[in-house]
Amino acid sequence: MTSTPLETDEPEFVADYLLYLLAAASEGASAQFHATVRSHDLRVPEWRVLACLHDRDGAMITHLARLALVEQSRLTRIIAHMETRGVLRRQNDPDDGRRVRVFLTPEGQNLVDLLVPLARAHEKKLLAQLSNTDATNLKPMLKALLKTLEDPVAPTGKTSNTD
Amino acid sequence: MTSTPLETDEPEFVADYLLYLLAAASEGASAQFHATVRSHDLRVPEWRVLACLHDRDGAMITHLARLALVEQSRLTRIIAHMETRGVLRRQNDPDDGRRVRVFLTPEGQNLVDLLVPLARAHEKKLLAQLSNTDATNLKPMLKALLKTLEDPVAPTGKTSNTD
DNA sequence: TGAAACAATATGAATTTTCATATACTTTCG
DNA sequence: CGAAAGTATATGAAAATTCATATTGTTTCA
Repeated sequence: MTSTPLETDEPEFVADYLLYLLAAASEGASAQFHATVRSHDLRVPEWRVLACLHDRDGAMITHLARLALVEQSRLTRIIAHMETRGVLRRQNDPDDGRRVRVFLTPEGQNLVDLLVPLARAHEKKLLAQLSNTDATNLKPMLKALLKTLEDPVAPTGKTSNTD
Repeated sequence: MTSTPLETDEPEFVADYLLYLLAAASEGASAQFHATVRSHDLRVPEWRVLACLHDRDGAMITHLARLALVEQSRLTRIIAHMETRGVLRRQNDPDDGRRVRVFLTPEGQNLVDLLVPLARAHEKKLLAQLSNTDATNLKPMLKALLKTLEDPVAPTGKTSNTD
């Protein structure tokens, strides 16, 4: 039998491992902007909630949790904290007494109006440092990856994957 | 002056925001494998340490912390815990009394020998769900992004970025 | 109708994580 | 040499996070 020398052990596993690359890229790319976020007295998850409310003001907590990548019980406390601070307010859904809908206050809106453009500018800077092709392909590629993660698995291998 | 209708406000900010895509992709892609990790009684950062030791057995704590994307004081405790469990051992560096070098024990090596192939298989599966071009480009693209994050900023815009 | 199943949010308690700083050792250099 | 500056790790205490579950409200359906 032919030996399988590379199968189990190239020395450099981590540096070429997808999940590591994703985690490192995410952390690294976010680092600077997260500093900006903190300079506005917001923690990262709080900023994420604001960003989500920018898109979906009045969303319910469960929904926000999924969107903002935060666990529900944590989000409940984060929302409480942000309400105290005055950047958002909770409101019971009249149609379903279990639900709590979350809305930006004017002050919250101001924060969003300030930070979203900063986020966009920062993103622009990041992308500008990549080659043109990379800059245009990165986001679509990540979206494609996310898509495969949502979808169950795609029936059988036949269906495509051939570009 | 021509108005700038799209500049400040498309409704969908988050779903097209790079840092969100990166975070979501990282979380999502890791979710399944992290379940595997936990099924072996390891927390995610512990697995990361093992993976790093696979590449760099005998690394010092500070170095491992950077590599494994974990804060140093946390890593110190994680290492302590893993030592108790018997998967690694610490050893003072004879050349520099401040340093602690970390080595896999045989048991730790077994874990690594088990998990690294699982990680590779999982990665393979993930990539298989992408189109061919995406599958071949994703990792290189992430590496390119990481590179730009390490490098200061690249002197002036002239130098290239034109592919 | 009304009990069982379900869904959304909240909360207590344990665990994890961070932050600042202590400790121990090394290097630099006046 | 020996103080000052620097580096690596450890640790206490506060803060954040998770986990399991309670609470409250809604839907289903026998």
